[in-house]
Amino acid sequence: MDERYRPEKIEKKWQALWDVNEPYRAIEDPSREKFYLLEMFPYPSGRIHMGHVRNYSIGDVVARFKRMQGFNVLHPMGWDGFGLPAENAAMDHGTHPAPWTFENIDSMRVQLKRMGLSYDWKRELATCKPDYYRWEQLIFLKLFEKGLAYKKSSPVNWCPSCQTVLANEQVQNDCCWRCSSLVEQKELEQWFFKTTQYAEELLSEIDNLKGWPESVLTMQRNWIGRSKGCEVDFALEGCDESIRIFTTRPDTLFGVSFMSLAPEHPLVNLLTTDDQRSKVDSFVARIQSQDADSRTGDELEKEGVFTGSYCIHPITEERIPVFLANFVLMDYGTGAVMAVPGHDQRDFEFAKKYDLPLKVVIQPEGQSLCPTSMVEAWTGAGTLVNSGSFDGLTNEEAKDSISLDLVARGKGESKINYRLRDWGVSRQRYWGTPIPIIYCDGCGPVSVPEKDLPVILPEDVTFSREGGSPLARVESFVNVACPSCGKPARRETDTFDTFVESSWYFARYTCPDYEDGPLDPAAVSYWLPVDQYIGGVEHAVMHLLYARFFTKALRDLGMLNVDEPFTNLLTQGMVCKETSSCPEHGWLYPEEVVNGRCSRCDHEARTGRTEKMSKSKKNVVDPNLIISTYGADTARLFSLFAAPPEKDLEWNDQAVEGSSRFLSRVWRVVFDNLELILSASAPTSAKGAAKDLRRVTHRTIKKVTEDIDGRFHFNTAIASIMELVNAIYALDNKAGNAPVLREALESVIRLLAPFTPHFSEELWSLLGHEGGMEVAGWPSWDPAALQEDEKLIIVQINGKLRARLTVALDAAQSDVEALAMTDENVFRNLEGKTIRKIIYVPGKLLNLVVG
RNA sequence: GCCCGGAUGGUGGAAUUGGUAGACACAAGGGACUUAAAAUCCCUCGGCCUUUGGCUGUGCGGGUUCGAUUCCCGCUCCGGGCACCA
Repeated sequence: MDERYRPEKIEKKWQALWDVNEPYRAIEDPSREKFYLLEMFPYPSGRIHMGHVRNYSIGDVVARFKRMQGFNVLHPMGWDGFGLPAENAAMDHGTHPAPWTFENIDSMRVQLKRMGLSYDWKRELATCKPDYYRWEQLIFLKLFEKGLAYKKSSPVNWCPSCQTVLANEQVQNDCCWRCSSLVEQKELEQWFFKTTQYAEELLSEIDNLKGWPESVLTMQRNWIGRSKGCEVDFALEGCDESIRIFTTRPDTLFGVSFMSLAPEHPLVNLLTTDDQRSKVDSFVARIQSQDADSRTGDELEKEGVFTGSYCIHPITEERIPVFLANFVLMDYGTGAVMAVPGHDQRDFEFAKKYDLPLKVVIQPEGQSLCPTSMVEAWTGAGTLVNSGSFDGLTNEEAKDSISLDLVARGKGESKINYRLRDWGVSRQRYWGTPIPIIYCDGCGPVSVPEKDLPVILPEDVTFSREGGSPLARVESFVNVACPSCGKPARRETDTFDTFVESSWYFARYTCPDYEDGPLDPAAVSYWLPVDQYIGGVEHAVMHLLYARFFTKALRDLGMLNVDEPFTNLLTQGMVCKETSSCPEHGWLYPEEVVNGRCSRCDHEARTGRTEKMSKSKKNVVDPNLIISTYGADTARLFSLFAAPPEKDLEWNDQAVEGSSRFLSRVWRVVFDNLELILSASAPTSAKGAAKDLRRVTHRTIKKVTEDIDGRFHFNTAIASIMELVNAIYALDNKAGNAPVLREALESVIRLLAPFTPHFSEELWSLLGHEGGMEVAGWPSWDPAALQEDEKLIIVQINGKLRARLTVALDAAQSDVEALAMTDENVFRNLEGKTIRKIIYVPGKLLNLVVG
């Protein structure tokens, strides 16, 4: 045994053994209880970052812990291979996305292996390989057959100069990020998945996701946004048409003073009178040229235009002017809103701006609203007024009564609406899964026959800054015979949103080599659902909702037999660091800042906000540097010790040292006592200091077990192991207490195994054990050893700490009270006062209330 | 703007069910060992005061309670997500 802890030597040795022996291979075995542990897979950027180190260290602790507890653990890893950065690299450096991505995958795999993560590498998959995306294409065709995938027109951000579609992140202040031209909106025919078909189930199943953080469930509920309301028809004056609106507030029906329609509403043309036409046309044109971001963005100024037409109130038969308004969206409800300025803030602002009438129809209790003096809409509860026969009802009662009345008159119906929209999956990009559709002039959109799958992404493409879709320029790809009639036809040149790949990869991991379909029924039914999913909180809504949707859709296609993909979810916080920038060179990497100055031009570096570590802001710390300096075990230990997983972690270089020092400390105490330990027997009975150490050992086993299992508080688990090590150092007569010392040290090694696997394996084998940590198993605690000899009682007077008493285990309240009275400090604080009340928490606290 | 979080010493954090605020570390200061350095070990470490004790203190202002970092109401600032959702 080396006198000093040498991580580089130990880690290399064990990683080589794991490569050969494959101890983390997962094989289906119905006789054993399975545990499927999954971390969100990475985009292969080429280098791991601290967020990965944190995410995968957390996952590996749980995987190794569960394995030591005897579970059959599936712990896979793969690559979210498609995405925009590969195409940007192609344009910036002339490298092709495919080799760029695969080289990145190779170098990231090396980095992950250096961290000693216990993956079953035989199940590795990359979504950008045809053997993965061919099955995604098949799933798409099945969804298309079932009507769960369909096409419709939808706007995109368009850069007229680059001749290309821009992602939201590529639009900066309404301008293209590359050429700064003004971004336009362009309507394109795009593919959608019918997520709304599952809206009700996606919502109701949330109640069964007991293992998810409540905050994520709330965000999902709000995203789906079920609202109960009523659709109402307002007849148009002078023609047979009517406008159908959706409202969640039928109780305010008598307060309607105008109508607001989306500028895209199909009735706009019919409604516009000749004298208003020029105003309406210019308004519609202006609104439609706005990009989606600014139309839905911050503090949109409420604007509108009068169409010149009127409609008729369904009950009072009043004339109501019809406006177009920029804040009304065609996608939600019916694209038309009844405007009630007295009780809706947007309508209030609109009415003030255009000097439209305001009527109060709900009076809150204890207040009297006055239409002329109101400064904002009253959106709360109250009693109906000015509402004909409904006056006097509470507004909640009125919602039902007025709905029923409208239904009876044939002028409305109750309706559930969802905020959730269908998922647009078309992307005008090269580096993605080709959508397996062929367009034929005669037959329309035709599915690529299953036998012709996969539609392989051609590799002989050229990238240029001139833009346009590279795929559309590949004649050999685009031109194809129609599978239906055989005439010349054209392939779809859009590819899928990369969220599609990540919506089902967790299922493919159970059978990555299966060739008879997307999913092997036997493997899927053994492993799914994922027992524990771990990833960044930034995916709380979209990725997780899409994966839930896919699970339900695949179930209904008969490919899966679970309703939900992830039983338990842990959302880790982000790794943050302050940003630095130079007026000349922009964002600076930490190593480019020397003594507070830019290393290139000597300008003073500006320290910016603390933000999530990201390549674009350059506020990143390279984990490779930490691994090569201190070793993977230290890097892992530190990232887990620094903060509990769900919290954001602000990076601090200095603290890493302490984790490294701790491991050296453990190593040294084993080295110093090696002979003693090797010759020691199991502890039988212990007394005095030995008994105390034994109590600490078993208390630590209990604490670490409970902290890891379900609570995921690895920082406190590690802290308590540190306390045990401190107690071992403090044990005086080590030679005379060898059995207890041995038990304590072997517990430390086993408890550390999930955190620092190389370190623990090495020490465990040096202590003469064979078969490694999985054979050793997770230690259990002896309740008898936890037993204290005495207990500590806190004495308070009026809630303030006045004394600490150590009493016998069986001391009664009266004993504690009597002892407290003899305490000098208690006595002094009671002088001249009367005890009014005594509060006693058995075994913990005595509070004397005096006055 | 909407939704979801967060704020505790110089720093990261702990306090699991309303019951000792600051566990465990980092940094800093002091000491031991050493020719010296590294490594290691020991001590101090929220603030204030009249220091075997007292007051005060968990972003700010209120409240409930014998007792609040913890529960309730109202703010401020910071982080994340977003599709103005009628």
